[in-house]
Amino acid sequence: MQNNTLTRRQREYLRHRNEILDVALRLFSEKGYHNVPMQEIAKKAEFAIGTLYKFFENKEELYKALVLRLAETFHHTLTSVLEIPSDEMDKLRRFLQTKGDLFADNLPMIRLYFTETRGATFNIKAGLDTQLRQSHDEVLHKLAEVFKTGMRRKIFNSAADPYVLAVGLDSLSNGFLFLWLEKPKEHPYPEKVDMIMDIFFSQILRADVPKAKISSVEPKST
Amino acid sequence: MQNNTLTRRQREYLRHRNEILDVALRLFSEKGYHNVPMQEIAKKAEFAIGTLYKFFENKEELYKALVLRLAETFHHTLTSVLEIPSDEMDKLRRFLQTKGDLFADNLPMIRLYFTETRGATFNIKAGLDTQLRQSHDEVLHKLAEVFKTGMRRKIFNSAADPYVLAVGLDSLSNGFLFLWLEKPKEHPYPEKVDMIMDIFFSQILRADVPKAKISSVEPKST
Amino acid sequence: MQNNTLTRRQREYLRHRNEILDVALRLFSEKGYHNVPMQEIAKKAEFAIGTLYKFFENKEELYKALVLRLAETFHHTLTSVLEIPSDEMDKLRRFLQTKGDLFADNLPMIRLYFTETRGATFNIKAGLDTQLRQSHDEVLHKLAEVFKTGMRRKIFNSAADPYVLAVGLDSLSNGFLFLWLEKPKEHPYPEKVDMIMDIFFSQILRADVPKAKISSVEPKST
Amino acid sequence: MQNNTLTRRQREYLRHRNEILDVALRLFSEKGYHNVPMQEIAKKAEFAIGTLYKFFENKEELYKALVLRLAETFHHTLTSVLEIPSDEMDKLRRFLQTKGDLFADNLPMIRLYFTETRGATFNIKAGLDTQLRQSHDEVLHKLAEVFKTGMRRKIFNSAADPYVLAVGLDSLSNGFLFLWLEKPKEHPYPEKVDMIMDIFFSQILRADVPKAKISSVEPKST
DNA sequence: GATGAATGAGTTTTCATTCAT
DNA sequence: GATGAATGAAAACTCATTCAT
Repeated sequence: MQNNTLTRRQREYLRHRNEILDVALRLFSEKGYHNVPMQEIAKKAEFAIGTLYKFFENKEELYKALVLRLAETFHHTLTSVLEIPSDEMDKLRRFLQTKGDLFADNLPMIRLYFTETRGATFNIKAGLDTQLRQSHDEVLHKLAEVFKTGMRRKIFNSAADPYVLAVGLDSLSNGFLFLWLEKPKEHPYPEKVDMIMDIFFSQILRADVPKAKISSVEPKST
Repeated sequence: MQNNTLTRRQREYLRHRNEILDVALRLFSEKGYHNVPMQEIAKKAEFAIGTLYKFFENKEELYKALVLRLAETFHHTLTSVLEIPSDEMDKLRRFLQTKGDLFADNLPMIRLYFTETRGATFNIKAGLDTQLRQSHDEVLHKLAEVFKTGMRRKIFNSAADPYVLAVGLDSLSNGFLFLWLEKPKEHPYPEKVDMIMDIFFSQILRADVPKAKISSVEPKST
Repeated sequence: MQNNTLTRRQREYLRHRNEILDVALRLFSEKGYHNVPMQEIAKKAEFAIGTLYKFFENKEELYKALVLRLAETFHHTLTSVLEIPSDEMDKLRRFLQTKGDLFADNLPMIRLYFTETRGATFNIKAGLDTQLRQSHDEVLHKLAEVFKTGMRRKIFNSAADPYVLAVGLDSLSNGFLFLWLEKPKEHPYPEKVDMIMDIFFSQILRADVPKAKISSVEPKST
Repeated sequence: MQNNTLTRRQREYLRHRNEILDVALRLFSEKGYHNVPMQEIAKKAEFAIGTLYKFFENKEELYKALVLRLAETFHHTLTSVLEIPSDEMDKLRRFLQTKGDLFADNLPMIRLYFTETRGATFNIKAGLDTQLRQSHDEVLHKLAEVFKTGMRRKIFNSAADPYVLAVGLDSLSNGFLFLWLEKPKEHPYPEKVDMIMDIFFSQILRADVPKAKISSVEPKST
């Protein structure tokens, strides 16, 4: 065959496969996995039901393929952003902005991503959740890398675990993304990016903030 | 009978109802709503299937009752904590700690709570999500109240919207709670409470931190 | 005890039994046997479900008791009317009128009566249909008797089988009763009694009987 | 494919649909709608339960399809008979005979027809009863038309409302059809057709029409 | 006698999956 | 390869009946 190129057959195959995945994504994210019959996916994708089973062994495989494709998009986009060479602060800000863009562009996708990353509604067999978590974790590590470099470059205070900082920044942005979701007019995320940076950085940036008040801990009431 | 107390009948009724809810909670959080047949709940709760339908009109009502009971616990506990009179900083810290306790005590419950608050897997009809969101929002407002008082008392910098700060703190803690969930040994949440306070407060607390670097924004790439 | 009288207990018992039957009649005739749960009868009759089973061994027995009570009412009322001593023509006219009154007074009852006399929807076990048919047949024979007497008295032409004539008159009236049911304003049954007599009698009456007799209508007893 | 004909697929579809309807008719008329589980229809029709639901959305739709098919047969056959050009008296007699034939040919169908037209046992939703009534009413109007023409042609006395006469004749025949149903040996309906005509016509026919015409019977077309 | 909570067999309906065309 | 009619296991839900109080 053509070396390293796909035959027409193969290209068609992939196109069809992606068409099915697109329809499935939309439906799953709108109604949830269990509320979408294969019949509906087939009809909406304009394939016969039997054809779907040519592409995916069963409903769960279709689902897995879908979620993995999503994870890859997320992973790829966010990772790329962090690899664009620039100032650490810029990287982080751009990371936050890119998450916002991903949200805006892929709302259905997002719901699914979070549901399956966090939730327990659908017990994904065979470690799909593990794969997702891992993909997410890789992004976090990439983010931690930025903090680490920043510390080495003395931009950031090196007291804290970079990975923990990554988790903090990521979850802070999640909070405002969901706020955006719920109250889009009142709390547009793009405007919150600065806020997040504000909240996050004064402490981490080197400065002479009196720490006494902040960290005094009384015994926990369990 | 007992004045202003429940009759034995009523007490039995409530006990049975709660037994069913407990079993359902366990099963739903383990396997997800759609993967738990009513028959299984019935069997595990040691009631006949028909009896379940005496207590809850249908499966969805059972589910709603369950989630609402959970939401109430959350709402009540977190609200109470914020009402204990004390220093604003203490209130916030205690809030974070209490969330941790709730997580630890009600893990199955949590998964369900987050799945249904955030996710889209199971489209809850008739505004259950609205109720949940509202309940969550009330806690956030209560939290915002603390920030507001702190601002009035000049402890906190009053530049920011208190509600937004509440969202920020809450989501930051969520991030570390989930981290705890995933890597309990490496990242125990209780120890992260200080970290959260650290990250969160240097900026908000009045101080003479140079802000220039933080907030410089380049044009957003939409 | 009071001889030949019922004790209070017994009177109460019968009163309750009839209350249940009344409620059941209404519900069955409105919705049909299979669409009325025992629970509903119990609630509407203001008895506990268990109490119903004290009165009737099971749902079918309740149903049978009901239908038999109806049949008796029908049978008794129509038979009585035919026994009031008078002219044959008067008897027949009064029979037709009485059927109309029974219809007007007991519409739900009627539907049930006809359904179970004619229909096949609910396979009544143990010959309830036979009993009903028989009861109906007895009325028809009583009616036939009138024709027979009239023939003997030379008022009616004796060519035809009196029983067949009874069937004819009865079914003719049924037709107009149903017409009344469907179009009460346009086709009130009471006004159709003469019509029925008209249609029915010119042939059967001996040619020399004055037609005046046929159509003379006495004031209707509403 | 075959021009203006059905494809094999379509023909198979209709054949299967009719097979299901036939089985359902038999079972419903034998035991009544509520006493026939879908499973039984499926098994007797030699289809899987799911297949039934491909043809009919639910049990009630299956039932409706069935009753409507019956009503159409009735409507079509009786209407056709009344359109065969001939003497009014012949038309009416042939109408009565045809009803007898329909009864004889479709006894199970009949029971169902009458049960659901008249009874209240099964509360047919969404105007099936209205459709049935209307279909029946159309036949009655067609029959009334015959009376009207006969009046114009001075064969019938024009004193009465033709529609009312139609109702009368129809219900009279119903009475004898049911008599036949109950006592087939003693009271065969075909022999009653003359009786019905006898009863019905002496009054309606103008006095000067030779009575001979009334009872002359041509050979029945079975 | 009266009660009504509890029962569970039986019903309708859905939907993932197969396979002959 | 593609099709979609057919399958039937499994789920939600109903309701006649029982029985401990």
